[in-house]
Amino acid sequence: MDDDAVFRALADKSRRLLMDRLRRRNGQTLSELSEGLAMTRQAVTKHLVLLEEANLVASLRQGREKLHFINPVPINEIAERWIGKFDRSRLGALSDLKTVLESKSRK
Amino acid sequence: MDDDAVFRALADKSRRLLMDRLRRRNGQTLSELSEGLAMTRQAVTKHLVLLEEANLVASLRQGREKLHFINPVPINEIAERWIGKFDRSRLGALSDLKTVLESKSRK
DNA sequence: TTGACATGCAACCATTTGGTTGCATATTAA
DNA sequence: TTAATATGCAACCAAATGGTTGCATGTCAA
Repeated sequence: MDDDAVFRALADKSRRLLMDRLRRRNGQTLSELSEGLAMTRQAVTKHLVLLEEANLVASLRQGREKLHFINPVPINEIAERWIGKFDRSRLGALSDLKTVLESKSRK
Repeated sequence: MDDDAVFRALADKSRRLLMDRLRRRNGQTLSELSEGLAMTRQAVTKHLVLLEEANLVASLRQGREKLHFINPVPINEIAERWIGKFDRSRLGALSDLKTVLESKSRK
């Protein structure tokens, strides 16, 4: 999995909004996803391309419409890898400051 | 919590690398964090500023050095909110495609 | 007290990003 | 078959981003 693409795709507020919309109702068309937003359909298209490249969204051409579906897998993978990492270091994090201060003052 | 700042801070590979370095050893100075990287100390400074603004890193001036500490809280918060969201929709995600296809073919 | 070291600040630069407009193409429905 | 609808493609633009260099300031140690 390309976690760089995932992180970068999630970095933009508009793209997170699109993800939220899809989460509320999966399988929406490009036009539906563009409705009521403060940007053009073409801008939405670009965002969706990035989300697809990050594998966060899968799309399917159905006649003249393009349907979009969320793929929750990469988010979960990232979460597990990153949260796991930080949980492991979490206990120590606060006391680290104290420890460092003590070792410095001993010099 | 400003989750936009957190997402944007994590979007950059160099900043994730700095987080990794801090995870391996917490409380490092700017100079230490800059060692052996393909960018200048000044670039690292800028990255650390963003990480601090996102509350992912806290710093502490100790004499002429600046020590940096990871704050695992925002990452966990984001994880819980986002993963929670997606876990809830996870079960339905795959079947949504089938459902949509069926409803379309019925038209 | 002076030189070395750690960091801060500001100006500048190239590239990426997020957006637009205009037009082309494909599909559906009347 | 033709008009409306849905999407695709390309050129263009402003602003943000990630980086640099040069110099200033603050602190420690000999």
